[in-house]
Amino acid sequence: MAQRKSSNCSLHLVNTDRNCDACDLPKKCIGDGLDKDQSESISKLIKSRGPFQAGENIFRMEDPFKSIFAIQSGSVKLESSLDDGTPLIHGFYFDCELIGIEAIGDTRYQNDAVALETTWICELPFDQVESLCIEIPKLQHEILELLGKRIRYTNSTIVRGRYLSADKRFLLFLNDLYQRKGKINANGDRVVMLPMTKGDIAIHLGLRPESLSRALSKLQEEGVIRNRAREIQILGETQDAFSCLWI
Amino acid sequence: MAQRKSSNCSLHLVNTDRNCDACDLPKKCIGDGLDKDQSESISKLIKSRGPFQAGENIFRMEDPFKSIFAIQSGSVKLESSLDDGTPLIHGFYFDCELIGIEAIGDTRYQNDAVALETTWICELPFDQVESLCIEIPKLQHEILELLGKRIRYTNSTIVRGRYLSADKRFLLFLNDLYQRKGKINANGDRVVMLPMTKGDIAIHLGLRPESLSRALSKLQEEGVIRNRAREIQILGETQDAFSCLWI
DNA sequence: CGACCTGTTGAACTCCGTCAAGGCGTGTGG
DNA sequence: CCACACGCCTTGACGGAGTTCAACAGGTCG
Repeated sequence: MAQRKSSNCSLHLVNTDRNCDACDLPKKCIGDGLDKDQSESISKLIKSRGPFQAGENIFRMEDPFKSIFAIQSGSVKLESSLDDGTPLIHGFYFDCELIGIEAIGDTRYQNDAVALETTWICELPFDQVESLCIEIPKLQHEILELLGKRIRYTNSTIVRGRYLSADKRFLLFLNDLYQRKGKINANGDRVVMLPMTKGDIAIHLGLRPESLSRALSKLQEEGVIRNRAREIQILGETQDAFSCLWI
Repeated sequence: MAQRKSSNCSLHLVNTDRNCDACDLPKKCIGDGLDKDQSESISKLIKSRGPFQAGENIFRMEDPFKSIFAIQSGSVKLESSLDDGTPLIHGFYFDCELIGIEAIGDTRYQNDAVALETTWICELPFDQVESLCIEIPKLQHEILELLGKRIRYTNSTIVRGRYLSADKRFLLFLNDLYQRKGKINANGDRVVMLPMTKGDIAIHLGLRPESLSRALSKLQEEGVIRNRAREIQILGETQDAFSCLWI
């Protein structure tokens, strides 16, 4: 499970530090491993924002891109829509992850960022981050790394998921979610809490809500998961549940 | 059509400079708009590689990530495979576009880069690019912009494409290809040459070759395209062909 | 020439989307 | 407190788009 003393809790790191909720120093979300002066330079840039209530926008598509945002606590979905209004959900992001980076190099954000629950955010004005990168090569490297990770993340989820059936697609999603957000509860069960609706998950996976619902029922019948309202429990050995993904 | 005097021919720019084949200065692919000294600094990093023949690898998944590559001429596909061997094609890249950037921040490349025809490449050792970014903030900005564009490109093609039928998915692909590589031939026809097989296109679109073939036949019947062996001709007004994508 | 690769076409099947109905939990108002 | 509405999820039946399997056409290259 999560290594609580992980030295890095940046986006999509598998063993993210779950203590981040409690971490008073936002620097842990970015710029970790820097010396004191450098960390302070970053801290000076940060503007704390929140709380955002469920359904509130952190930024909108139309907004000019100025900042990237580190989620301090809570969870966020990035959504947009096709020209005919069909909703798209590009991803779900949790504490110690960065959003807004997909707009880097553009004038506007590409999607709406909507809080899924009460959420606190750190705003990082990107032009200042860029300037600081010149002074702190390590920070430049970290930002480049984050962007690279985001590209790879899309490739390993969306691109890969296209070739999978509905239930495997969900398992791929669940596997990722478990790595980032999974917990072992009081009974020793491996569970993932879902701050988003199943409808949102369906959209994100490119499925209809009915199709996802059927996939979940099927996986429950097969004894792979237990499908609760806002929680998925992973039955058997974790590697069993996800084994079909790595045949 | 292509603006031949375009000041920028970096990845996914809509009006890419088609003269790049003939451009003797690789700097046009990256670091454009820099002063003479800065351009020279970049030129010093570049190692020219090639020619790669069709089917030859420019890099492989297992290779340690050291460099990004600018395509000087020719075309390249990025491919990997699922654990069961199912092939995935992440994209096709042409002259003046960058490959390998999806590995930034990782130790290895994420996919194989395979030449589709005789191809010349400029290799840019990435640690040196990173160092140079510290000295040339404009270059840092350009690299960040390129990475951001790559994320957005995936969102606007793969993610969007998931919600489209086979024929519309192909039209979305064709529209992109026409922007990047389209030409008007001697007869005044709008055509796109295809360096890749239709099988490769199908894989890239998440379809079976048979399904793509049927979609192409259907689009030809409807008078939208003319489906040739290694060339697609766009019939009617260009906006007609692609209008269904922007309803 | 025949082997091979690529692309096309046909027929049967499968999975997911669509439409429709209903269940469940929550919140609101009488 | 119950009635009701509402959002979210589930289930069923049906249809359609894409897959699968198979056969074959056309081009290229030995």
